[in-house]
Amino acid sequence: MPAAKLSSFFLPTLREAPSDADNVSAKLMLRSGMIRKVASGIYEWLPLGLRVLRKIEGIIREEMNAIGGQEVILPVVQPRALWDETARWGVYGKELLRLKDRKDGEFCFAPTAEEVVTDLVRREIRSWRQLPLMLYQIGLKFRDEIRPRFGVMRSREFLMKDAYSFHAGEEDVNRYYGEVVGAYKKIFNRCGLNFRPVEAQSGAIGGSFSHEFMVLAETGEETIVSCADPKCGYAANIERAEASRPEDAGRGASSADDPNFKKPEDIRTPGLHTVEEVADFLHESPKRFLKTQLYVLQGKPVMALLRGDHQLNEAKLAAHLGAPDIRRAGEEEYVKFLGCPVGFAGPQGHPDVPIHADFAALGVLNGVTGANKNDFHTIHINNPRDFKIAGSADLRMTTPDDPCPRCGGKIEWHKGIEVGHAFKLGTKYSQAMGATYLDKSQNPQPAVMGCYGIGVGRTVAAAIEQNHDANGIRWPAAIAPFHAVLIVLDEAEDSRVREAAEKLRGELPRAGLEILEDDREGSPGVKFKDADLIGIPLRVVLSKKSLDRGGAELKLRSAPQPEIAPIAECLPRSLSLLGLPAKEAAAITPEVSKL
RNA sequence: CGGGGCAUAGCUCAAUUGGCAGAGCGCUUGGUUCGGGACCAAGAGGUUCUGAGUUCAAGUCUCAGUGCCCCGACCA
Repeated sequence: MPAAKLSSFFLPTLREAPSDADNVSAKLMLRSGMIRKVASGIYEWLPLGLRVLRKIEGIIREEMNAIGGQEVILPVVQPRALWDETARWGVYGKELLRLKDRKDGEFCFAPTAEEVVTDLVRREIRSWRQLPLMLYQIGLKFRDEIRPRFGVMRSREFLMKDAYSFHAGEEDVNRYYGEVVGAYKKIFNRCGLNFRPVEAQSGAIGGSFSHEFMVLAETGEETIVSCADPKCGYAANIERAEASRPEDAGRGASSADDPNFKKPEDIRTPGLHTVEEVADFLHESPKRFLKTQLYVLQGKPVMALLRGDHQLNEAKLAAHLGAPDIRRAGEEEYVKFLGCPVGFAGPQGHPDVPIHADFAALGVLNGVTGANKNDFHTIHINNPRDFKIAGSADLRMTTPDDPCPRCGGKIEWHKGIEVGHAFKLGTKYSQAMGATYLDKSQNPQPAVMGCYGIGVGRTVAAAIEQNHDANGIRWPAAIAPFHAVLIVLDEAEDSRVREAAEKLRGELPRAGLEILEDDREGSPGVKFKDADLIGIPLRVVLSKKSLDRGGAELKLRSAPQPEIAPIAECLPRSLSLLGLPAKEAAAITPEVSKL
């Protein structure tokens, strides 16, 4: 492929970002002419941005194919009937964009494709001999997000790779799940990203069969915790991270007449609702507090009990209760079930309200808690003398003080952007939709499924969040829209430059190096600024000055200083600077090269 | 869905008490420049989001609508 000419390349760069761009990657993608916004959460991908998308797609395809994935295209407009079979038409809510055809038939714009792919498989798969089967697609999805933001990172229409695997039996899906996780690691490594696979919240199902792939970036929306010891390797989304169980939690089993128990006493605490306010007022540590949070499950109250300095993890409570549909009680419900306003509730005196305690709450001796009446708190409350516990579990958010739940070592906190997700589905969909195969003894069995997503557009944005500086983007070579930008100066007035330029134009693209030549009229400064902005990893400058110094100037976007290479050496030197062996450079982006 | 804000040239933004629609950047043409967003000159470019109202007069005030952004609960 010959070098692309910037003078005719559709690359509308902006000196200033549109004012509605709300994070670094969105600003840079808009400024560098990769994307434009059409409506809230809906974007156009321009040629430069598309090239990056295609590179990531190419890497994904190779790695998906390598583990036996087969690419398909599934419909974006899907009939209601399929979504009714799994009840998701009703469950999905407003995020599912619904539409009608001319005959009033109901459809939705696909946010994901479990129903459609399961339908396909149930119609075509008969025998265990046809399994396992892994189908994937890379296509646009639509989720009618309440609040789209951060450019393509949280948009309504987005490009996603979604993959679905079908297996004869639990064991096989477990094995294959590991292969997918391995493939995902390769994908994000090849993209040049610093990432972590973490255990993810898998709701009431539990287990470790949901992983998220997080690109580490300070601007990330997700918080992840990971063990500082790489040998341990524990890493989890904060929503799921296990909290340690304090040693004194065993106290929960002490008898009702423990000699250490002091006599309860009510204290007036007018207008003090929060643990912090009351702790200040009483000069007590929040660790001595018992904090209650009331939830409603099918119309009945459930109380969560925490130590005063801890935060409840709602998902853990839901999983512990085996009830995904719990909700927080409102003000009126506090009064109705506990007889006091929020902020003054305590666990004592509610024999009809089941109390589920976090392990850490079990260790609170002579605790402070609400008195169940307005403007009063009670001190010296003890379990089991003053209240009874229906169950105890890890119910809280982990804190920076918590040790690693696996090895007890130090835990690190990071911000991350979720770019991939792997999930073991089991037979949820195959059972609901009757996707069965005949096993070796002629018994019909529901296929066991896994599903695996990668946000392709989001990966582009995440790569920028992780790789940029004050001047613009700094693409990792493997996903850069071009490998190098060529800038020729003084060509009109210097025949040596002209000669060398012709040579470079002919030679550089030969080994598969993708070159963008900035052949626009204008001062060098403008070209340098734009080259930095769009983040091409290597800049090749040819000028009178560079020739006088012995050749052309090669400068990595990430390097402070350029180097001079003789014209004949420019190609091999460029490849080595980019870390791309000649063969690989040619092979790395077959998709893009054909564009 | 609740709370707040914004809407003027391609982009970023001005416009005093209600009184002629503006600047910088970008764009076009000519000229001078040419290694980090150069300079001079002349231009093009506007339904001031839409609709109604108040007024001699509305970008500005009122009402309604639309779009967008921010803060919270939902999410690849």
